[in-house]
Amino acid sequence: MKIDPSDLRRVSVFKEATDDDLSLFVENSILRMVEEGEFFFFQGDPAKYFYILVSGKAKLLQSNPAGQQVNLRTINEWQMFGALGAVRPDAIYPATAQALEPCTALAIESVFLHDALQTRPYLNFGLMQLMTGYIQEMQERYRELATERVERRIALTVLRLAAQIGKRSGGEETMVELPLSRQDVAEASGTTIYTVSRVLSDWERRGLVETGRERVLIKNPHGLVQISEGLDQ
Amino acid sequence: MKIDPSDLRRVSVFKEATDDDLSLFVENSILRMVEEGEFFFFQGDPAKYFYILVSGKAKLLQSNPAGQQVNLRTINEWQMFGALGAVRPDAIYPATAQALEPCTALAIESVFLHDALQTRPYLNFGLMQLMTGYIQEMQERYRELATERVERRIALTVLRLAAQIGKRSGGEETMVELPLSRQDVAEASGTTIYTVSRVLSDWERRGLVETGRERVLIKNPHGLVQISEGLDQ
DNA sequence: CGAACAATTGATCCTCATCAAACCTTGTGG
DNA sequence: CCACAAGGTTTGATGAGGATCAATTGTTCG
Repeated sequence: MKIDPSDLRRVSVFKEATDDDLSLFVENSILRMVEEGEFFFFQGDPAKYFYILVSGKAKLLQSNPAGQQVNLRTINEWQMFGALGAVRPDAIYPATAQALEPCTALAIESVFLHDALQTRPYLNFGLMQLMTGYIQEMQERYRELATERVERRIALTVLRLAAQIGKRSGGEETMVELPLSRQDVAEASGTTIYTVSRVLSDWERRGLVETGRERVLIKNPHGLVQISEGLDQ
Repeated sequence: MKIDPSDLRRVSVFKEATDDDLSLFVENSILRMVEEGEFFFFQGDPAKYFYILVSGKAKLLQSNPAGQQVNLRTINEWQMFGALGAVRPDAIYPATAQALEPCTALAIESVFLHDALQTRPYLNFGLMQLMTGYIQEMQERYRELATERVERRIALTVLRLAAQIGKRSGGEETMVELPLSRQDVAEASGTTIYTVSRVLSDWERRGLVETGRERVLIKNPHGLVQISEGLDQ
């Protein structure tokens, strides 16, 4: 499999890159395949590479000392991850990256990006925009976890995941398909698989979603938005 | 009151700035005084200025639609805040900034920083380091909120706040003084004033802290670390 | 001294985690 | 192609951890 450098322009940070720059990045990359459930890197490892997901879906997660996990971010095609290491040369990954499906990704040395940042202002801005986005998302999710009830949090989480990795499904409807297990949703919303299962079953009874093994199909996004805002019932 | 430009070097982003740059920033700044409890800006306002706190302490908070608040960050002297607006010209503040004590701060137009970033690589790196720090802190706090019990979370919060805004107190001891109400601690740890009060009273009985009105004195930081790691009892 | 506000403490209740057991789906090997 | 294993999902029963409420006490400041 060969990567066309111009494909890299689908990565937000490279939107305004020159053709030469794109080629340079591709030439300095390694293509890595990762099986479903396997890992790109672990929390605590030296952040030697950053990645650009070419195909598949992945998640960033963090574990506490007892081994409980939370999902910090879900990664779709043409998104960068593991790039915080480009800022400090001695950085370690603050999270673990795991494939949700069979994945292929470009791995590029962090120092390469670090050096490129010195001479290419557009990269700085792109990376900062990405970072401000993460900061805002994490702040929102933190507030939600601190102040909202589970059902709302699950609704907010499912809607967010739909926007990030959802596949439009079934005709011109606004139905969105998510390849996520109850476990994944629980880790992303800060609850347990039992509660996620109960809530999804309830939503299914009300015709909002359709569920299956490692699958959630959103049939009525607007209904979920109402739940997330506490406007239902 | 007059600001000596070289004082700005205490701001992490300006650590490696030239004297000329520092003077330029000071010349383009306005000195704002904000009374205790008053606000620098509100969540949702256009992010026209960013701030450098010169004296006092402040906090960044976010409210949900019902008005419940969470504390996102606590700000000490010579820290920047409200700077996310420098990345996107049309940004709005994602959080509200409120003074915990009487404060003075330099207000500088976001576009000024935005323009300066174009020509001064050291600013880009400084700002990115700051941002990666926030991202990592928010990720950690999110995980803690999702997986840890209240007492541990309060211990982690108090220790973090001590590192960020604590004043060393009482001789050469490792005692640290925090000018925070139960409300502040509750908002920072995602719980209620009642629970914070109960936990602090318990710690006081055990000789770990001393409490007062809008005041927490940490007498035994190591004991709190043990609690935060679940090693007590 | 009194008003305003912060903190404490007890009683109660509710949401959600936990546990256990059964059920369903998918893939594999005989 | 069926049977079975493995692992995901559902559902009920139970209980605990904290939130909530209410009343009191303590502190600060005009």
